[in-house]
Amino acid sequence: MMDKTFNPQDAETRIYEAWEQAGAFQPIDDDNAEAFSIVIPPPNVTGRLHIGHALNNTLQDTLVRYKRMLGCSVLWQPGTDHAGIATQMVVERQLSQEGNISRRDMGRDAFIERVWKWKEESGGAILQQLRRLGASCDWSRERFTLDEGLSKAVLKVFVELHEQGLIYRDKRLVNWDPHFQTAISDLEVENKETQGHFWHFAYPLADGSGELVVATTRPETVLGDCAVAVHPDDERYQHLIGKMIKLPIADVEIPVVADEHADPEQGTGCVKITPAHDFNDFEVGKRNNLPLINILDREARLLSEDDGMGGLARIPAEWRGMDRFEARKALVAKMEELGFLREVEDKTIQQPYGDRSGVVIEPWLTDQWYVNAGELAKEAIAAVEDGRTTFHPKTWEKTYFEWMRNIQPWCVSRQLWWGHRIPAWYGPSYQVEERDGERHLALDHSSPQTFVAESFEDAETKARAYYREFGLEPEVVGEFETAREAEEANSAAPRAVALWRDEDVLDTWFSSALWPFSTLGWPDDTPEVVEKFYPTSVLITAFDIIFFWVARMMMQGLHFMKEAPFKDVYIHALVRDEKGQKMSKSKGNVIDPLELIDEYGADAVRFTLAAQAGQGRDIRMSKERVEGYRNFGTKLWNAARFCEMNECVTPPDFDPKSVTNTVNKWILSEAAATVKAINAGLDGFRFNDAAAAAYRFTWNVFCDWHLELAKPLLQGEDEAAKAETRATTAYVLDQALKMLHPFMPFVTEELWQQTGQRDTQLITASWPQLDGLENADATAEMGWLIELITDIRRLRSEMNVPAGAQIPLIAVGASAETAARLERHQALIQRMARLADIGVSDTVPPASAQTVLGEATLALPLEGVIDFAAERARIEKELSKLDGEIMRLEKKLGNEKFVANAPEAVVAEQREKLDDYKNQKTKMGEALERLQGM
RNA sequence: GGGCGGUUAGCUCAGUUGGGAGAGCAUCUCGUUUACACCGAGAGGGUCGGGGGUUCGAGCCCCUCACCGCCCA
Repeated sequence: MMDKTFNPQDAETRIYEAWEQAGAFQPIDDDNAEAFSIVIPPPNVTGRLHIGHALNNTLQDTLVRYKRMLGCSVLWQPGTDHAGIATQMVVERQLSQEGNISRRDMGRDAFIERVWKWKEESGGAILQQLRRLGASCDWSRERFTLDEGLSKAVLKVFVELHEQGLIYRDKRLVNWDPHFQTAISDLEVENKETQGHFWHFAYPLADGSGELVVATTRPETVLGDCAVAVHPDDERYQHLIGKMIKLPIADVEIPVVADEHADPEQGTGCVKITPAHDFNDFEVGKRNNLPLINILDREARLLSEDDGMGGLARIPAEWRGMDRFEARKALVAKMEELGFLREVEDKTIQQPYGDRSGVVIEPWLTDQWYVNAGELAKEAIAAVEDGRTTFHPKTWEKTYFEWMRNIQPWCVSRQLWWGHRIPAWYGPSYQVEERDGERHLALDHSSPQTFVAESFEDAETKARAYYREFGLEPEVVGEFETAREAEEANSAAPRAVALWRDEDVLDTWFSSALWPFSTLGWPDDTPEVVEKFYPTSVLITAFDIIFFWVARMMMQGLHFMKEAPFKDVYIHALVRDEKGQKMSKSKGNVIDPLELIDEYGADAVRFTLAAQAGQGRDIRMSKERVEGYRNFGTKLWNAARFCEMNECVTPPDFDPKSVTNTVNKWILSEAAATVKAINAGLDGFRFNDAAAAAYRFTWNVFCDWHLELAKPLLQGEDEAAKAETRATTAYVLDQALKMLHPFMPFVTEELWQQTGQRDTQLITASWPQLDGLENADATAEMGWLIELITDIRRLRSEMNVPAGAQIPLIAVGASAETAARLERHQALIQRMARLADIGVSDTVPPASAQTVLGEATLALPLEGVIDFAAERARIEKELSKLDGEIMRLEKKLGNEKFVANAPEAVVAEQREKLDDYKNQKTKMGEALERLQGM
């Protein structure tokens, strides 16, 4: 005897291990099997499973299990990414908690060793957590972005893009995070509304002829001003264009320039231009040939050392090294003291913050490596335009296009240690000098020569070739960590050339962009694996990662593999709390999926997520909902328990097409229709539709009706009917387990094992194929039966007939077919409607409650029980409803234009309905008449 | 300021070529009939945000307004 409920805690681990041991997660080795592959969006190696991961992976697993059962050779490729900043943060925090020395004191090699140690010990915990969810990834192929193979792919891609001119070094403004002291992507910058000020400063004209007033939200940048701009059409300031201004404090002269960036409506219409500290001003500076004057160091303090750009001289000696926010106060105070402060306005400003560090981001001028994303984007845009890749829902393509068409150069270097070190080496350049009429060659370390190569050996070869051009064969030594070390080595050995390696690492997303093919082994490994599983079938991810990841995979995949990395991209929603708030630690409204799994089981959590995964909407998560789907699992469990108690088993030679009993034909037909609906749902990424179809079939069709209808057959005397019903019921239960498996893998697998001798686990069993079992006749007859039973139950309830009372039913005006159906299903009807007897008559017995089903009037004689007034009121209400419907339809059908324009089928349907309502109205009218005076 | 999405039953949401408004939860009534009270039977509840238009016909298509949310500047 089975337990009364499923116990997830006991079963889940056991079942999961059994699947893994059986090798069920690995693709089947069959060349005829269609390949189906998904790469997991690699979670950060520092990550912990949150509800968004749970949704994302539930959907992937659902699809993967479905395709696996369909017989595809399925690869779900798992792994993690190295999460440059996040991981470095974790380990640095650990170091400081342990009271250890900082990363910089520790040195690069020791620190990286320490991070690897952390990774081995506690990295990738999220992958263990995914197992709790039931994720059927092929763990034997797990990858990490810093793996040897993936690193090799990164090197190859970097070097090739460099050779093609698509990666280059440039000096531009970047988003600089002064806390981590690295460049970050503009996608990692969060703009937040902040209460700030608008300071109005007067700038005197150099010729003493007056002043103009500029306003700024960042007064400290005054020291870096290189011009004041006015709009070229602004008549107020025409006479100022070309004049010089004496910049207060910095004590330099800067010009007034004409540039359209100046907005005549904004403030005074004069705007200060600080090209080295503002993205817009940088562009203005380029247009007007302004110098770039930097005033901040890497920690966002006012310069204390000369950076070669001339900013230091502008900074008063006592301010050098001052923090940027202190500098702001100091500057404002000084301007006020000098009499240049005209006004302070409160102003709401958009302030950029680093999403990891939380500090204000500083636009800062640095040398960085850039990918020419604009070039790579062309093909990535085309691939979506021409449908090689399709987004679901399609509306996300707009977002993709919008970003792709306005894409900026992608800064890929990061001033971190944890990551793929940039494969670029530098050596001194040779400068040819003409001196005393002779050619002299000199080593120049300040403008080094760059050698990009996959290895130091290759870089060395390139270096030799470079120096050979000058007719020299110096000894090349290296690789040094920094330019300074190399220069020292060089001066110690003047005949040698020392190379040093770029200190920076690549943006983590640079390696993530290669994920769909680097994980498959590219550029090495077995080509058949790459060919079989690339391009991948579908990518499932959340919208907030379209720019970061999807777009970049498209670019790199198309460039290096010549094919888009996935045919379909399914974008799912964000999971919010039950009030619709975004979950966050600071709000304390985070729902931990692991706690939910502990409490309700993984199946319930998965089903909740899948059932709510409607396209284009956020999901609200609440415990009540999970509980409801846990109950659904219990319902299924008890249906199986019922089958066990009634000895339902499917004989080996059972042929569902051969069943004869209407009840059995019907449930098979319903099952077949459900499989179709689930297929359509999953094929179209409508997970909620698929889940709803499976849910409804299991609970509202199989349990509510089939099992109840089967009871009299299973407990009756007709041995043939009993055997057929047992076989059919067991068979349909099996189909239900299969249909539900992608959504609820654990409970279905457990039931599969407990309810029969199986030659395979459910995870690798075949997906239901029930074509040909649809049966319109059985559907019609059972539809009638269900309506009949429901009608009688409603009458009983409305007439307050005691639940236990057995009363007779008289059918009046029944057709031969109805009479035959009544007789055929008499036992069923009596049992389910709690009837004493069923009779057919020409006349309605007195004191009956009545209703109409088709051509027949159903009468329940309720002598002594019936409340005539209540029954009359009930029928009158029915009649008025019918009148409403009839009026509506008559009006519609009376409209010539409708009859002329609407499709024939629609018109015919309306006529049928009208006839039906009229018939009901007649019958109900007669019923009412019979009650008059009683 | 630009773009995208949303507004349907008390709550959360489905509603795919425009043709009788649905589900789950909640509420109310009844019920322990040997699968299941994590259950069963039944009921109530919506001018589909407002306005206008197209159409024989609009929750669905178009315009407009209001409110909410997200992304980008």
